[in-house]
Amino acid sequence: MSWSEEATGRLNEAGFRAGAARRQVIELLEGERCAVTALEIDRRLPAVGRASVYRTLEQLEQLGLINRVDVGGEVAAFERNDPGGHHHHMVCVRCGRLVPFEDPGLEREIHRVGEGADFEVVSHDVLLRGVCPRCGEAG
Amino acid sequence: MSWSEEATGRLNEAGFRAGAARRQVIELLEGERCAVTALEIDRRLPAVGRASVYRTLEQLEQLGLINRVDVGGEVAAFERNDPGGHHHHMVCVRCGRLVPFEDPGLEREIHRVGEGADFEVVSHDVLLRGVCPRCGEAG
DNA sequence: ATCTGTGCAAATAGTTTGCATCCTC
DNA sequence: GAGGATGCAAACTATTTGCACAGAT
Repeated sequence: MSWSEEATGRLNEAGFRAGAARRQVIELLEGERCAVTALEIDRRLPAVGRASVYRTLEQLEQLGLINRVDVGGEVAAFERNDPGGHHHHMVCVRCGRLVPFEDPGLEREIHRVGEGADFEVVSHDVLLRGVCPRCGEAG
Repeated sequence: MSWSEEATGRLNEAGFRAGAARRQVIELLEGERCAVTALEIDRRLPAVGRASVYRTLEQLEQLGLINRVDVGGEVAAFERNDPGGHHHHMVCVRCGRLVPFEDPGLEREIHRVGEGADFEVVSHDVLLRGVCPRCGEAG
C-alpha cells in the first residue's frame, strides 16, 4: 500500500471527508522524496487555497503521516513519514539544498542518550550544516 | 575573560561602535544558560527597540558569538556560543521547556557521519522531543 | 564633524482565522 | 439535506526595512 493510500485511509478512519484540496496535497507529497515547504506546495497547486494547504498539513501532522522538518527557523517544511524510512538531513549553508541521509550507528547512539535522559523521549531530529559538493567545487 | 567581554571585543575588532542597545542585549544573553527568543529579549529590555534586538542578534550570529536554536519552527531562539560548552537540547512537547544536555559519545558519532558525507560539514544540531519529568508525573 | 547605532513606525513574510459557498456522505 | 471541506480575504505574529535623530569616535 502506497503512502498516499495509507494517508487517505487513515484520514477516512479519523472521520475526515474526501476533498479535492487534500487529495492534491497528498499526491504532491507522495511524489517528493524529501521535505517541501507549505508555500512551495501552495505555489505548485494553484487550484488549492493557501489555507487548505496549511489545514491539510496540520491534519496530516497530527495523524503522524508527515513530519515537520526545521532547517533554519525561517519556514517550516514537511515530508512523508515513511515507516522504516527514518532519516535525517544535511542542509547546504550556501544554496539551501536539503539532502537526506540515514545512519544506523547514529540512531543507536541517539537512543542510548534518550534512555539515560530525564525526559521520556518520543522523537528526535539531527541536522548537519555544511557545504554541498556542488557549492564546494564552485567556491 | 567572560563571554560578554569576548563578544564586545570581537564586535570592536569587527568595526562596530559601542551602543547602549547592543550592550544590554549582550548582558542579558550573558546571564542566560540556555536559549532565549528575540521577542523575550525585547520584552525584558523595554528601553531597547525591537529592531535593535534583531540587528544585534544578527551581528552576533554572523560573528559566531551566538547560535540559533530551532525547536519547532515557530520562533527562533538564541544562546551564547560558549567555547567548550557545546551542547544540544531536549524540548518538552507539552510545556515547551528547553533543557540542554551534552554527550561525548553522540558527538563522536556525529563527527563520524560527517566524515563519510558528501557535504563538508561545519556544524550540527540534535533535538530530542519528549515529555519532561515535571509534565510526566502530572499526566 | 562625521558617520554609526538606535528607536519608532511602516512594510513584509509566513501562518491562521472568519465566513460564504461548494461538495461529500 | 446536513455538515464538513474549500477558497478568498482579512487578521495575526514574527521579522525586516526606512528614516530621522542621538551618540560614539
